[in-house]
Amino acid sequence: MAATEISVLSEQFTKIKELELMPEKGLKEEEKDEVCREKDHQSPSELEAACTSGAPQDSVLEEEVEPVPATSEESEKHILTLQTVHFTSEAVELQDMSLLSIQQQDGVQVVVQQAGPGLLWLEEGPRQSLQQYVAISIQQELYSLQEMEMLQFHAVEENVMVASEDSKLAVSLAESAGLIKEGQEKNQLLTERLAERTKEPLSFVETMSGDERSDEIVLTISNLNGEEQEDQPTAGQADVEKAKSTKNQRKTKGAKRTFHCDVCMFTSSRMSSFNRHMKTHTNEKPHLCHLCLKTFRTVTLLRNHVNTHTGTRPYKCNDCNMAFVTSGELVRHRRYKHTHEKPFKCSMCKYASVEASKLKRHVRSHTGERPFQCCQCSYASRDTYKLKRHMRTHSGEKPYECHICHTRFTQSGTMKIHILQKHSENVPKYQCPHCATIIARKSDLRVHMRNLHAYSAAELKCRYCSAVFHERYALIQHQKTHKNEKRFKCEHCSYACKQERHMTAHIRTHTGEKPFTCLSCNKCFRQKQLLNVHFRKYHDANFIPTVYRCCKCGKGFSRWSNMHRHSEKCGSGEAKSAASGKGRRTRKRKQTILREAMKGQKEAAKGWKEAANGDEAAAEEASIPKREQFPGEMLPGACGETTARVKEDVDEGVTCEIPTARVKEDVDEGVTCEMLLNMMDK
DNA sequence: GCCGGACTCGCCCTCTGCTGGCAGGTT
DNA sequence: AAACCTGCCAGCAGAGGGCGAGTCCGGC
Repeated sequence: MAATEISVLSEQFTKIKELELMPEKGLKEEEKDEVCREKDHQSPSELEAACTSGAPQDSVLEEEVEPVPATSEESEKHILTLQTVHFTSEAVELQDMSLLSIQQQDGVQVVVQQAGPGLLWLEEGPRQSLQQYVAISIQQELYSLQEMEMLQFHAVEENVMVASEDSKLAVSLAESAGLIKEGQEKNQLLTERLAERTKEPLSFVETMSGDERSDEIVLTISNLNGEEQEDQPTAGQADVEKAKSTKNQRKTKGAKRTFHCDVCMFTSSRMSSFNRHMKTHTNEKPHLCHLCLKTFRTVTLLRNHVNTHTGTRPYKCNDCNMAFVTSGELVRHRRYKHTHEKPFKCSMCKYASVEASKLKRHVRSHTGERPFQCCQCSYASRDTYKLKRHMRTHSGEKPYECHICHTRFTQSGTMKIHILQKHSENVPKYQCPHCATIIARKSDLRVHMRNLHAYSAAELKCRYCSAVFHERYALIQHQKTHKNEKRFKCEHCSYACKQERHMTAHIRTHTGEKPFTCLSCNKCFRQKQLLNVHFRKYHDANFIPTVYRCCKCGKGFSRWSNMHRHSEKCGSGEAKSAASGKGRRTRKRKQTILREAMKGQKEAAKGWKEAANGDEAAAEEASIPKREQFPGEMLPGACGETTARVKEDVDEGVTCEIPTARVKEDVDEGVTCEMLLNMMDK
């Protein structure tokens, strides 16, 4: 066998079963580990030599023996049960150790000692009790107990039957009892012999059963050479075929062995387990599901799989109606649903889970580990499903569709909320605990509370008074109390209004201020809009007023509202009289006035457009005070406000902002600003 | 060879919370 | 009309629960 393979196996040792029951508890685990470890001085070639000399080079084989009823013939036999031990790879100092204290059932202690570098031997210890199993750790590639064929340890005073688990290879090793009996004197002799052996580059195991040294069982452990370890292939790299060959080699050696996988750490005392394990290193899956053509290693796996096809669920929960294919699923289900047993506990918080994988996933929330990296962006997830969900943001996939409106969603939860709030009755609402607001979603309520009810360290000042608040909601509620106030009061008269711009214009009626001067005739006006109207009326040759004519009689009107009102009565005589009743002016004069009025309205409309485009100055200029302030004005005007402002003004009582005699007539006749706006739109 | 238990991976789900676009109302 | 406000809504991610299914191995 190649040295590299040996090195792989050098990591494998036997473990002492029920180690905690051993009497020498002072021997720490590390010390025990050191029992069979030693720097390996052997070379691969030397190993080869050792192998050819009869020592199996590939594995440690340990005997597992169980007590059986004593017979008279076997009355002096003891059973030693050996189990696999895995040692650390650190070098083991073997010079001064009483390595393993091994007790047998009924009290005979067998001490495994290292008598020199690379050497173990056994001696009988004082009678103890309780320990049923013993273990001997041997570095496997040098020698195996199985190679001794028969391995027994005599306990002089005990009568214990030995039997192997499978092949019942219990054989008397009465010859070996001498080793145990002869005590120090023998030990010393043995040590001397072993000292000689350890001069050899390769330590080996001798079992003297049946020869002149049959009174000794000397277990020689191999040296562990670091260089060899470096040459070790990893378990995953190991050659399965070599493992197989190892197995086959073992088969030829004896019926009772410990089988050690050359590919991984696996060891087993059972050939069947070993064989089964070795199949895990191959792709051999001979058991075919005829329903889906999937293959499995074992019949059991296949049967469980077929049950998933047939729906066979033999394991039924006693506390609910759930049933499962395997018992493990049932156990897990009961933990989740009924017992709430959570064996996997987080060391950093109180979290506990039913499954180890859940704890592993949870721990990532502490460590921040995000092992699942998105290949298209910087996002990384803590579990595979989140990454998969995230990938929809790149693919645009929306796998969830509302069955009612067929809207598609990226996440099922989003669709669920959609259906609940769009297509369901009795939709739950969330009432703000601090105000009367009711919000459809809890998360939005949280936003609401954060925006409106969160404490603000900065003072929130009322825009209308000196009040100060630290909560936005309280500020807003307070400011609403100012809403219907005519907060702007004239110092010179009883006039009051809601808007400062109105007051500014009003004040000029007291001061007589007329800051807007016509460049053509030096006439002054209180507002720029009035100036503009004047200019077009008297200085713009292109000004042509719009005339609205009655479709029945052809009579012209400067305003659509007047024409409309006339048209409804036209022909009945009522309209005619009404129209004639108002016509003191000559026909020519009326046409002139109408033309000017229409021009003024166009200008006003232009002023609105400017205001709409963000020219607040123009909009302000276009605003006209209440007609009562300009009783004698004969100039046409218009509402220089946005829709909202006009509405506001109307609400406020500014019923019309066109201070002309004709407009006055309109106002008297009930023509509102809105009607005027409609007319101007046309 | 079979069974049961432990372990693992994967999938799907729910609940939760934050974010930003949008629409309608207000200023 | 524009700016602003605010609820509505979909998108998206974090955390965790529950289950299906496969794998492996010890024990019988």
